[in-house]
Formats: sequence, structure tokens, C-alpha cells
Amino acid sequence: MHFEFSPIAARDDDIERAAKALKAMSHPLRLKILCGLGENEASVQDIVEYVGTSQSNISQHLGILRDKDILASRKEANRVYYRIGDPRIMHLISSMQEVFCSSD
Amino acid sequence: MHFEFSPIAARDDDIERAAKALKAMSHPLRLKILCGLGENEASVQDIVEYVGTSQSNISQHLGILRDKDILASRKEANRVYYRIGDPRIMHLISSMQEVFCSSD
DNA sequence: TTGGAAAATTAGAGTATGTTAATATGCTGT
DNA sequence: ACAGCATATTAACATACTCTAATTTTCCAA
Repeated sequence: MHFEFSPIAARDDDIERAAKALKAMSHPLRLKILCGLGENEASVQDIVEYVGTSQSNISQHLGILRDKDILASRKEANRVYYRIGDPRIMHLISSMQEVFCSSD
Repeated sequence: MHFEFSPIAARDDDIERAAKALKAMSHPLRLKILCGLGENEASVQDIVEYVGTSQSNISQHLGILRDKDILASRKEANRVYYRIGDPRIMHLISSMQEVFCSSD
């Protein structure tokens, strides 16, 4: 093996963690939720309107993001507000925007 | 709707493209290949040894990454060499390393 | 041109994901 | 306690993924 592996190497646990997070983010609706949220928070209803699908569907997607600690939630009266919980995830989303969004 | 959506807004096509790319990268073996490659290139055999699974399995994962234009390939004699084709993808992988890898 | 290494393809089975529709839970105001 | 809105959960079905094992293709060397 004459070449150099792992110039950007990573431990296998890091790989696993990253892959799980990416997988959770790699659904169009979930990614839209994350990009739409940005630094703000929004209620489930707000998100339903923004994304444009059923309440049940959104709730399930939010559950996935919450379970993976990508979103944090806060209950206020009748409503539940979601926000991006981890600043590192926020950073990653910004990077993805730089890579994939043409808006300069 | 009293809050601000889309501080990091993105067009739906951008979201779709990004989600597809993320999905392709969000498998542990594929992510390991990408992180292992970095700026270098490697033959299929090298990758098989590095990742540690069957040739068939690696070839299928490489095919997925190639189809999504995440990897480019080059044939030399008997072997096929793969590398990260898109500098933007390279940038994204670096960002992910910053976010997920503890190595400082 | 034949043998063998390197890589790709195919088929099949098992598992996971995503959607819809229906139902349940929880909270608020009265 | 009750009515009604907001959110979560469940079940069922369809689709997509992933792995293994077997086979095929491609290329080089003798």
C-alpha cells in the first residue's frame, strides 16, 4: 500500500456518530426544518406551515431529530417549540449552506 | 406566525441536492472511505483493506458515491483509483471533522 | 490465447425508512 | 369537568437500503 491514508483520519466512533447525525439530517423535510430554523425557534404548527406537510408527518420527523439530540424542545402552554440544540450542528448546517446554496 | 423563518433559508432545490449528498455520505463505511481518502486517491483494494469489508461491498459503496458525483475515478492498468471529485465536498468533510472529531 | 488478479454487477433475503390515516395525550379556558 | 386546540403515538403498507454470495467483466502477463 504505497499511499497515505487518513490525512483527515477519524476514529471509528467519531465516524459512527457523524454518520448517525448526517443520516438524521439527510431527509429533505428534516433538512428544510433545520435550515428554516437556523438560530431561531418555532412551534410545531409554524413548522407544519413552513414545510407544508401533515402535522403527524412533521411530528415524526421532529421526533427523529429530537431523539438524535439535533433538536431541543421547550413546552410553553399548549405548544412545543423546537430549536437547534447543539451549536456544532448549527455550524455544520452553515457549512452545508456554503457548499450547497448558490445564494452569495 | 410571529417569528422569523429562514435566517439560513435555502431554495428547495438546494435542499434536495444537499439532502441527497448527505444521504450518500451518511453511511458509516462510506463516510470512512471519504475521511480516509481526504485529498488523496486510493485503489479499490487499498480501500477494501482500510475499511475492512468485502470487495463486493466496497465496490457497491464506491458505486453509490460515484453515481452521486461525490467520488471520481481513474483507471490505471488493472486498477481503479478513487478520489474526492468535488472540492466543495472536500470542504464539507473538513467541516464535519471539525464538528465530530475530538482530535485537536 | 489462456490464467489470474482487480473490479463491477446481479440476485435475493432481511431490515429499515417514510407516508398516511386514525387515535391518543396533554393543556387551556370556561 | 368539558370542549377544543396542539402535539404525539400507533399501525399498516410501500418503498428503499444493505449485506452476502455468486457470477461477470476487464485488463495484464506469460
